[in-house]
Amino acid sequence: MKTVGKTTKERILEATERLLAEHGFEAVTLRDITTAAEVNVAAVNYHFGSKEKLFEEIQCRYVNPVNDERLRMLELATVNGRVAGLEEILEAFMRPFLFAVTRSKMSEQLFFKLMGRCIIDQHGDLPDALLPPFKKVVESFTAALHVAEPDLPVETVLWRLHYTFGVMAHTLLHGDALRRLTQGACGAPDFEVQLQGMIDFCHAGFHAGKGDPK
Amino acid sequence: MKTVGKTTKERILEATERLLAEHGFEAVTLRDITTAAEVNVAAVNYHFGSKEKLFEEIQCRYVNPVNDERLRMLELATVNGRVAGLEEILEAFMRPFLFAVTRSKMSEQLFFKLMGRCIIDQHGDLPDALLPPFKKVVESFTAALHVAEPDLPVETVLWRLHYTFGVMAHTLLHGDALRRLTQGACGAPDFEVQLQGMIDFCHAGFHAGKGDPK
DNA sequence: TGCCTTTTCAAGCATTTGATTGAATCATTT
DNA sequence: AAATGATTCAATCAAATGCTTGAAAAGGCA
Repeated sequence: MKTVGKTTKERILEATERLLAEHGFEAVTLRDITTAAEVNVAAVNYHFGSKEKLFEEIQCRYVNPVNDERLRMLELATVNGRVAGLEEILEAFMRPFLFAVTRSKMSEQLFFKLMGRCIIDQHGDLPDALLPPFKKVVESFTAALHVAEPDLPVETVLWRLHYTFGVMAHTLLHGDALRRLTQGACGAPDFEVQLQGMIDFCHAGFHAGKGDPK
Repeated sequence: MKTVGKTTKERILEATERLLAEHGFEAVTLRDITTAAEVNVAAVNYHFGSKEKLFEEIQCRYVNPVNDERLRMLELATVNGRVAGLEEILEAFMRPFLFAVTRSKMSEQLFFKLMGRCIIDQHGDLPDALLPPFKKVVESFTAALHVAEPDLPVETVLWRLHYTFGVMAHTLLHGDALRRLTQGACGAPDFEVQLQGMIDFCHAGFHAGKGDPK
């Protein structure tokens, strides 16, 4: 049982990812996991040490790559001292989620929910391995935004980045709820289109106050 | 013990509101509540029937008034067939939270967190007493927005209202986290100012695509 | 094959969970 | 005061929780 079938560890990871996406970090129990993964109850503790460490591993597995890719894209946009445009910066902030989905074997929909959970359930209480990269992202993007929009006070930049976070997190986690609520009136979600919609909204939002946009 | 001191029921409600705001709907246990409220474990079931019913009562207590006030403000803005402006509509959508805070004895900060929890923890799984009013709000505001911005496809209006939801929910729930993360760099939050900041951002966001806002 | 390590498993552990019980206490009315 | 109904309380329940155990099974290598 080496190449054929899936490792116990893999089975646990995949089941947990799905359960976390569907029900959130507070609601998933050890037995939910082992039942879904069809492994013994002891397997989680044997392979990961504890339930919490398993959760941390899943978060690191996907959130850190997203933050890395954000910084990479931002750096690419500001190479050689070039001033990155607002839209570029926002794209560097949001697109990495689209990129990271390929690392998992989940559906886009479920993966985005998992990312939304990571942002919202864990906000303000990030595991040690996630906090420093996250702070770096906030710092770098705040700085870049400040260069791109020198007229905006730093305070305003911070709040608007916060709003952007809200748009993104809510869409990741509850994008499907809108479709359910409106009974499909807001159509099939091409995620590329969805991303552009969020960027457009936040881009315009960042320019608020710069004369009547009408 | 009628007029002096607080009823057991009140003590439970107040403790639960605070705990829900701080830790979310999934994390608060019956014993957390009865310990904080300094009442017997059986009191919750005696006065509310069950833990879940207590949670529902708290949600109805505050969320329904907010939705009512939203509809009232929207109606006021469209009285006699007048076309409400985008900004008015957004204000009718968001200001009611500021209004509802007076109903509770919590601090603004804590009350907003509670509202954020109601939106985010419970999204997509609202209790029966909350779903119909909520649907009415989404319908009415979508309709009003469509009148205010007839150029925008309904699909776009729905998504941008969804984004607005995200901005609001994230700020209600995690507005304090931003202050913590930036070590106070984004200043003391006058909530009136905060509200205007969100309205400005979303207002501009709704106008995205209407020519370069620069 | 025999030996050793790694992995799996059923059973069980202590604790916590939401909820219930019946007796005791309190409040109100007669 | 007596009677009645509402409330509080300690004790307890069954179920669920995260985690551990020691033995069995599987895998790797001489």
